[in-house]
Amino acid sequence: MRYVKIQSSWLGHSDCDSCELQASALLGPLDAELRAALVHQLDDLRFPRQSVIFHQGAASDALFMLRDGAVKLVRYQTDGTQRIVRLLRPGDVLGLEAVLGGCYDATAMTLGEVRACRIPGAVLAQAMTGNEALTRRVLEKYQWALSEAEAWLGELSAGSAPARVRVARLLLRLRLPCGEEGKLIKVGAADIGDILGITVETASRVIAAFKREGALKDPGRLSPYFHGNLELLRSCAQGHSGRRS
Amino acid sequence: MRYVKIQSSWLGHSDCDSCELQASALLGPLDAELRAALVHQLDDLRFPRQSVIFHQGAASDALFMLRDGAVKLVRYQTDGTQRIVRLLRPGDVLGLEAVLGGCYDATAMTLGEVRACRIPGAVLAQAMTGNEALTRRVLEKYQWALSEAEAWLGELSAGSAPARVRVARLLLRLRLPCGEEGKLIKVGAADIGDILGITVETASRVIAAFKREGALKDPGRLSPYFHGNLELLRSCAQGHSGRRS
DNA sequence: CGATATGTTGAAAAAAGTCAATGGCAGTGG
DNA sequence: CCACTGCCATTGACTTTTTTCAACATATCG
Repeated sequence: MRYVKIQSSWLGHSDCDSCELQASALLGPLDAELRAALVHQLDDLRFPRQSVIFHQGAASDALFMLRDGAVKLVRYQTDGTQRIVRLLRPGDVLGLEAVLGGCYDATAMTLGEVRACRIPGAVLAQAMTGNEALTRRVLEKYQWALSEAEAWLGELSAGSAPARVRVARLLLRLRLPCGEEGKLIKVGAADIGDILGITVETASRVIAAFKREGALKDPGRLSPYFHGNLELLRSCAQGHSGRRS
Repeated sequence: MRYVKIQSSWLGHSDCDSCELQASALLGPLDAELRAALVHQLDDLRFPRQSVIFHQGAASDALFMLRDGAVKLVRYQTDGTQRIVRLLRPGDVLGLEAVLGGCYDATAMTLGEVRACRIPGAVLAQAMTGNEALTRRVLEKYQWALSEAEAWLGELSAGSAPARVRVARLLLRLRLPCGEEGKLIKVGAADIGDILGITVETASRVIAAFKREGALKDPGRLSPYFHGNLELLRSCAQGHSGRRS
């Protein structure tokens, strides 16, 4: 197993007031005064690509608010296999389990470069006591995570449809939450495989097919995005899956 | 589509003090006094087999504490296909989303006969304000649900292993949380298919094979349980899945 | 420049899906 | 009480999808 260093650069304390994500941010409901008091506890961090934000099994001492970039949650099974159980995009919260203070139940790894705000679990837990609005916000994040996980099960996991349509569905999910049309977070064939439960080869073949058909364009290795033809992708994603009632 | 009546029998208000599930129960942390005040809001209900407890998309006004029996959470997709996203056993909570008060995001359907305690979402939300212990308990239930969903993705969804080992894993998960060794909740081949994303035929073939090999015994159609040979099942569940790193 | 990832492609094998037909049991209604 | 019907589970034969194995291309990095 390859050892991956946890490395990040500190960019200063988070400045919630100027945060682009205000609206969806976890701390939105806090009044300005309280938020000001917390700011010194929050760190604005940058992680390089393919780096680990936290490890599965490690004590969950902090959660992260994703500001920019994409993160994969990888779960390593007892039999040594791994599976990507969720992808997070800007605005999502990682490591919610830190509120409860057990262990992280998956490893969080960056796909491209990532900027995230670190919030100590204890600080959030503290802020939640007596603050209904914040508590509610946390519950909503949990609900959202759960809903996402279940949607993955239904739409993305094998059996629901042939590989081709599942890849299309995945690509559509990789749209930036608030970016320009057709801009998709680029993930490698290996990751696509780990997400959909198919082999790299199958993933590669499907992606290659999409490129040939003009449904997907790769602006070059440098770019962290694909450019997809949503029309075409959507029609592939329909996936006349056949019999299943 | 077949119309399914929501029908249940009222068995009286819940008597938490005598509940076998006290320890794991949601309301455990409440002091006796407060609990006594709530009891009139809780109903102890019985649902016949194959009946719906709540529908996906319906307003989530109450959550349920499962006391006896098993429940499946079914998610109907836009393309008409369906998928079972989670199974619940005694002690689990269904419809947590009622705390937030949106819509149920899956349909809950009983497998066998079920006994459950109904808690209005508003009542729970009310009780949570100012009660940290209870709030924490709810968060824990969310965390548990999320963790389960992710475990399903990793272990049960196709691609992680051939159908045979996934069926074995599923059967092992169907053990009663606190029952006698080898007693497994019985689910039909069709449900196994919907859970694992395989066809009824494949599910049936695998189950038939297990029976032939003595890994599984069916005490008869009347019984809501299988009797499994955990040894054998576990060895099948290892599932030398091959290449995936 | 070699070394290590990562992406592609082909051909053969294995797994699962599809279609079709059969058997058994339970509940219904004569 | 018994035939009838509907619902599942089961099985076989055949097709499709996906995996596997192996080779090769390309790019990144020290």
